[in-house]
Amino acid sequence: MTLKEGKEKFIQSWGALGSSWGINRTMAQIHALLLISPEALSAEEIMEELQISRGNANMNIRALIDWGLVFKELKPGERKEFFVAEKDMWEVVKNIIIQRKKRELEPMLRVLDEISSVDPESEEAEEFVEIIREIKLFSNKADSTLDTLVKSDSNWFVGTFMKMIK
Amino acid sequence: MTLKEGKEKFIQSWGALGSSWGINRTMAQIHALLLISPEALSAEEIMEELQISRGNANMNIRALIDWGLVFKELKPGERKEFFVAEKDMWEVVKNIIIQRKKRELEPMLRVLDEISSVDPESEEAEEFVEIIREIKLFSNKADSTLDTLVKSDSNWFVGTFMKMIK
DNA sequence: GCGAAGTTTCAAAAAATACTGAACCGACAA
DNA sequence: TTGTCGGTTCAGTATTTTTTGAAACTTCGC
Repeated sequence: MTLKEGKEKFIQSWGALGSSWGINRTMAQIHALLLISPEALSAEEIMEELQISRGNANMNIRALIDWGLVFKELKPGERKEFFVAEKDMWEVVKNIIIQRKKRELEPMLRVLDEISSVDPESEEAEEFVEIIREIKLFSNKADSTLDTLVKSDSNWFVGTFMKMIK
Repeated sequence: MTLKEGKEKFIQSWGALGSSWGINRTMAQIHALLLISPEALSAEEIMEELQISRGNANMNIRALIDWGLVFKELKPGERKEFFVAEKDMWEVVKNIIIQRKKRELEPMLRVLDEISSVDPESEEAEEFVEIIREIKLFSNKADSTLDTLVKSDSNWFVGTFMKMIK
């Protein structure tokens, strides 16, 4: 396989993966492109490589920076902005966990709290509150487990953890 | 908050959560409805409750069964099919991990393998292969960690694990 | 075999989401 | 002050995804 084919295949597949994760195809492709790029790239270069418009590139780069997956890099003398990806996969996963926890798990916890206040004025209502209580319990545990996970370091994750639970 | 409001809010929120997870809104809503339903429901009842068409209900119920999140229940005497949700959240999460691993992580591992065969005939190609190698290493670790996680039981997950890593 | 009750399929329509391109903004140099 | 280079925004358009609804199919009792 040639380098060109390999790069294309990677960008392609990473894009597809992203889209089953609520991340849009282009955003994931930009991330893929930067991941495999030893040098920082400018918006122009990204547009060129992926054949996308300036607006599209700009919006998705912004979003990647928001997620902590890409950083802006200013080269001395150059007016243009350049971009590099976080290359450490454990950092990438950690950032995704942090962001999704904040955007999804935490709001859900708040909703579950509100819902628990349903008046238990019937058999049915009591059953409902009980089911919600269980979901809340589980979610809280997931929440703190993720917190701990995010604080732990990569070596722990890939090394000790696996042996410990075997 | 009344029972009706509570149920609606839960179905609503679970639906929204689903849609940021590559699961479509309706599928997540059906799942939510079944989760909080002490009794098995028929397709008719689901259609009625969520105001959706027969085709939509059928397709999404099938998909939920595929994911192992919902089971068909046949009541003696009745010709209709009824559906119940898996209520144990740990089982729900486990099934989602199993399915997504199969659908997303495993294909990506295969792609990474193919890509590693890029000829290292230039500096750039060597760097590329090296980055891919790192991603592959990480993905393999994630793969086996998830395998182990899925084999472990709920109590372990929520109890021991957290204390161990603190 | 026929009709009733229920399920499945899928082409077409609707809705949601992403992308484009052009206008606009700001910083800088001439 | 003006022109250029880049970044940002966003209304309109294109694409993708989801939903509908009707027809086809299946199963069963008569």
